[in-house]
Amino acid sequence: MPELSKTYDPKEIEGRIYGEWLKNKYFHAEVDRSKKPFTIVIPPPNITGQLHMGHALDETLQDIIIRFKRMQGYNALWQPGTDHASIATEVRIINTLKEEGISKQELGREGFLKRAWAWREEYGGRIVNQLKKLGSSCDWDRERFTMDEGCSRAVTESFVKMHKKGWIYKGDRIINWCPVCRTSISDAEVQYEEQQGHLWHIKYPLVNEDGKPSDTEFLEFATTRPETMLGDTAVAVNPEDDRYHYLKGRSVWLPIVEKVIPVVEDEYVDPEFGTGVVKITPGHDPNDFEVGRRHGLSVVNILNDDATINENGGEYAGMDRYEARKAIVAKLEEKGLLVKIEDYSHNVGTHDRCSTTVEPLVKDQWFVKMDELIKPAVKAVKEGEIRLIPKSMEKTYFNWTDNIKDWCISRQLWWGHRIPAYYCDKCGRMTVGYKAPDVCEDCGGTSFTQDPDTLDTWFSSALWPFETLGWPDETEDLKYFYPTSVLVTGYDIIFFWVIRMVFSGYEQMGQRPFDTVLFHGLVRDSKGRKMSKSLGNGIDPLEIIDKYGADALRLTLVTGNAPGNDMRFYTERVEASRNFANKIWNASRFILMNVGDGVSEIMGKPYEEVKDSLEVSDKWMVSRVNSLVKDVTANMETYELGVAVQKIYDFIWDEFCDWYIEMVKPRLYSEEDGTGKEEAFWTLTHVLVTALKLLHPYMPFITEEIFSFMGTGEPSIMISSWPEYREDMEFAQEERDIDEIKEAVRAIRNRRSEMDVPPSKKTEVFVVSTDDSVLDIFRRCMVYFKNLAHATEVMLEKTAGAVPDNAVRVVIPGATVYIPLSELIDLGAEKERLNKEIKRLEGELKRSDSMLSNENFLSRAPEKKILEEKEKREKYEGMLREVKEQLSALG
RNA sequence: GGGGUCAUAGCUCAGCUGGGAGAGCACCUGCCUUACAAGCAGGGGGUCACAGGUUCAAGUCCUGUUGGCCCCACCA
Repeated sequence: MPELSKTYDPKEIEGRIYGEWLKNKYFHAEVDRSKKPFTIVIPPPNITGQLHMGHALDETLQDIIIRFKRMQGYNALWQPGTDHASIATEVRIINTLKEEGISKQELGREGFLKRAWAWREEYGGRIVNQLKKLGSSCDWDRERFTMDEGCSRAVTESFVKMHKKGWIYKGDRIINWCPVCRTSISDAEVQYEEQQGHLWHIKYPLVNEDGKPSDTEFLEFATTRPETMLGDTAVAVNPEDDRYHYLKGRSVWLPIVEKVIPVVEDEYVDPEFGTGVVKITPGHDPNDFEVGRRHGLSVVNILNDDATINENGGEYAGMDRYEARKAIVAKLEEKGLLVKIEDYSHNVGTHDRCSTTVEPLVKDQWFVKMDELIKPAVKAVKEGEIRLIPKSMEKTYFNWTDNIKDWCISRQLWWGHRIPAYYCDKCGRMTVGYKAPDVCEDCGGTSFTQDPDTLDTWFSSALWPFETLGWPDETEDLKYFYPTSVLVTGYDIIFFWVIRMVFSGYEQMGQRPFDTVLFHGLVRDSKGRKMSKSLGNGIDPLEIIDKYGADALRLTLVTGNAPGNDMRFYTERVEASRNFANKIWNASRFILMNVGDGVSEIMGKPYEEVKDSLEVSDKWMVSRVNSLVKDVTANMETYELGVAVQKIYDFIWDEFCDWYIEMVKPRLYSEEDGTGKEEAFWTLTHVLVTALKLLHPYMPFITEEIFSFMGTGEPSIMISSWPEYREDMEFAQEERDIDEIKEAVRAIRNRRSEMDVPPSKKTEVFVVSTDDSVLDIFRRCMVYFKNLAHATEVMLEKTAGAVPDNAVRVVIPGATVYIPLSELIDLGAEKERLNKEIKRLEGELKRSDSMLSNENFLSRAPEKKILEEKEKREKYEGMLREVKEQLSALG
């Protein structure tokens, strides 16, 4: 046995142990039909990413689950990989290019992609190495990348299949356009920000019968984007609005552009808002686009891709959108058409990657038709085929599915999967397929150009659970490991990712991608703010690991938090976790020091051989750890990971260290025979190993390190078997007995403390009870009771006859304990205390009686509850009698 | 505008299907007891946001109110 240091030092240990695990291929999973699979696919971190607390939480949860299942005997696969993160990466690369003074366009597509792949080579592995520091037991032999050859094939397959079905289509739609990234973005990528702007009140003249603008009749309305008037093709009012019936069939004059546009009636207009008149710009507003469709209005696009005004803007062409806004407002004012300008705070859509204000505009884009596709995804959650934890997430889920819109999947980016559509260079005919056709079916042309657009990064992520297992090939892995078991992710990407995986799984595989989704919240700083670079309040998980160890970090991240709730992170909590690691370390050190070299011999003894010779406290301890196994397993099965670890923590610290180890000490130190030293050793090692196993998923490093000294004969705790609950390890009677002892000890400590008696001042202790069985408990537990009670001698008596008159009395269920500390008694305080105690007990009795006399309770409550209550009542009654006696004895 | 969620000790939060109000940190007191002072023992501190309701019994279920946070929509 090695000499263990006094405090636990994770630094050297963690790296060494992780290396051992890797070397022994413990993380690797192969198809094995004799075992049940349990699969988790990692939410692939972006290749641009640096490990942050969100990752740390996500990975920790997954690692806990996969280690638990592995120990339970499942063929556990944790499939890792990284995401190309098309727009996030592209933005980063563009920024580095900018520093070099080159633009993306100058570099050209090919050159740009070269840079991107170089980027991926350089940084793609970085986050993976950081995940390893956490202890993640991913099967690294299977690491995948969303743009590797297989995943790219999967993307094409999925696209072609859905296109064939008519579920992917190309069309002119109004989309969100980012003028800086020069790409369309999906609705989900738009962030709305409250901005201080203006509301310009403008009026357009009505058109007279002669086709000229009226000088007297105007229609007034307001807009936040006056420059869009260049693309106006109508003005709309509500058909129910009595004020405007006279407008039926009339037109207005669009100033500046100098043309006639119609007045249309549409439900979309809210008569209550403003003047009840709206200008309609189908080219640059989603609602107006719909209005335009309903009324057959033409669409005028006034913007270039960089948000400057295009040729449709006449004299404003070439101006930036905001310059044009100013110029147009000035012009309107000059013409007397500007009524007023109001300050106005409203939500403006911005791009979540670059914070540029997006412009809605009409573009030819690719879409996925959602109405049919979403149906199995709704059904799956409704019917419980896929379970969301916490359940409240279902509402969020359905809130999205019920309002589903078609998904714009094309991006005008270069880094990503290119859309598998090819255009004939001669006639323009489009063909969607795995590769360009040889000959154009229409014109016989033989040269083709591929669509320049790439796909939304989530299009490939949506296939992640099966593409990583080999799809579209029907691999053995896929057949065996799919559907996966649980997906662990933050609630913030439920729309982006989770739902899209669900419908993609049903669509491509005909099966759900996972049966459970475990959502977690955000990790916030100590003040509850989101950790962010700009705030500079981020805490680097790697620094925490360096200082406190990965185990401490992991424990911190999973305790005191319910699924789906955000958590606050502060270092005091990590310190508490670190202290716990140290506690285990020292408890183990104590055990190993005492057991010495015989550890493997003791560990090798089967329970059956020692069972009958176990002493009361041994049996109590065995029984307690046995029920811990039961509870923890149940909690972990239902993904109540925080609850489970709390129980382990309490058990180890409180019951095992503070009680059992203290009880066992006099036996270990005794020179005499017959103190059951061997049994104590057996129990200590049995309980420690069991607790270490339960704790291993949470704190893999320290548990592995200690386990290696325990002489179990098993090569590693991570592939050892999960403890099982055993009926023959349950000792209800001994649990009650030790509770009695603990009760007495606590009562004595309490009284001594109240009277400021130092632990070094020992006295005799009398335990008086008319109940022989109670006295017998104390007799059997004498060795440690004496110790814990700070007693020189313990007398067991049937009556208080032998007890010195003025001894301090403490009443516990079934007995009275007397401590002769006569010189310290304060009669007044003692009376007061007893009176308080009587009040408390009477209250308890009253409550108990009302319950036990209640017919509904007796008929409806479970048998066990009623029995418990009856026992409680009896206990209180006895105690009350005792206390009253004492009080009267004091006079 | 629609939806969600939270409100429990000084702070941060657990409390599963209704029956004992809890943990960590902080605070106070006493202990360097030969595993651990990153520790041990003891203690103070809560009308479980507010108002109703269901129930023998409510932190827990229902309704409403107030306050905070989040998501979705984006009305010009």
